[in-house]
Amino acid sequence: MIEFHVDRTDSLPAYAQLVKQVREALRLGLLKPGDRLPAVRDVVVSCTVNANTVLKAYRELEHGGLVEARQGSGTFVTGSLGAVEPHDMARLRTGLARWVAEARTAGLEDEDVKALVTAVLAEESAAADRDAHQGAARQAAARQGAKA
Amino acid sequence: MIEFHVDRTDSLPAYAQLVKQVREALRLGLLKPGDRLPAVRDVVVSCTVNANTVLKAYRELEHGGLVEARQGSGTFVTGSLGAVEPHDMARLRTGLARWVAEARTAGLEDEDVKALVTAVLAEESAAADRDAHQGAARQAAARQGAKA
DNA sequence: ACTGGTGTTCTACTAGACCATAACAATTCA
DNA sequence: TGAATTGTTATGGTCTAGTAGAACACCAGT
Repeated sequence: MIEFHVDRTDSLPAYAQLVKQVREALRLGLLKPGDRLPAVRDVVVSCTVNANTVLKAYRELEHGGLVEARQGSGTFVTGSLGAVEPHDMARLRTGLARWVAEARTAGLEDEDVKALVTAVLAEESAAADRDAHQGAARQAAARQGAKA
Repeated sequence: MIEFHVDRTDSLPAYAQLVKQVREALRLGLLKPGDRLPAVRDVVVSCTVNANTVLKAYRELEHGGLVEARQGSGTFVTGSLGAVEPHDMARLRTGLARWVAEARTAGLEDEDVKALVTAVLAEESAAADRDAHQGAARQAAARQGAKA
């Protein structure tokens, strides 16, 4: 059973933090189909948030096909982001750890690392991104009628 | 001269995005002391935001001692964040890009990549704390203080 | 059928972010 | 000196996301 934690000082809204935690848990294999998420009221108490806030998070997850809410029983994991083989995940993890160690040797702090990651991701997506992405770009794509 | 871009769909407020971009540019060596930031009015036009919004960002940076605003001339970088050799930075960048490509192949999204990075960083610092825990827990605290 | 757990809906409040506008102040340079 | 460019302050308003409280709806075990 996943345990949520909400940081109110974070600029990320509470509901989004919950969503993020579930997604990460799924990706890392800490949650899998069949598992039950904490009851709405439990999260309300443990994280000191409103039921609507929790619900908003669960709804977003449900809308994404990751969980399924069953009234009277609870909210259960149905989907999986574990499209990543545990083996691949392990390989990626060690590979990243090695790179991080190298970065540390060069004198990079945590924030430096994150900044670099962000930059590389942005650069990569900017290069590989010709059409449909998300947000405003979607409208431009719709106008062109291009969708793979 | 740094070029700003603001994503209104992002949950992060516009002014915070500007701050973040400057900080990251500083860390990556794209900005260095003496460089000038775009004029407030320029950002107003290029990012379609209000002058107050830009000001809020510049003020926050100034408050952090990273830039200095000179009325009549502009806003200039005064501080620095990461002093990494350009050569090392380039090497790390390509290494990371290679790893990211591998992660993409395995099916990871941007957020998943970031999550994994965060996890590895946390795991690594946790390991370092365990080492330092042998007799001197205060060093761990000092390390965390240095991060902030 | 009762009961206690569960998800759900409705309505409304609030704080923060944002914008529009305008005027003001300091610096630079012709 | 005067014009242009820059940052700064101030006012006042709008909008939206996030959140809250209370009541409702459904299900399973007893």
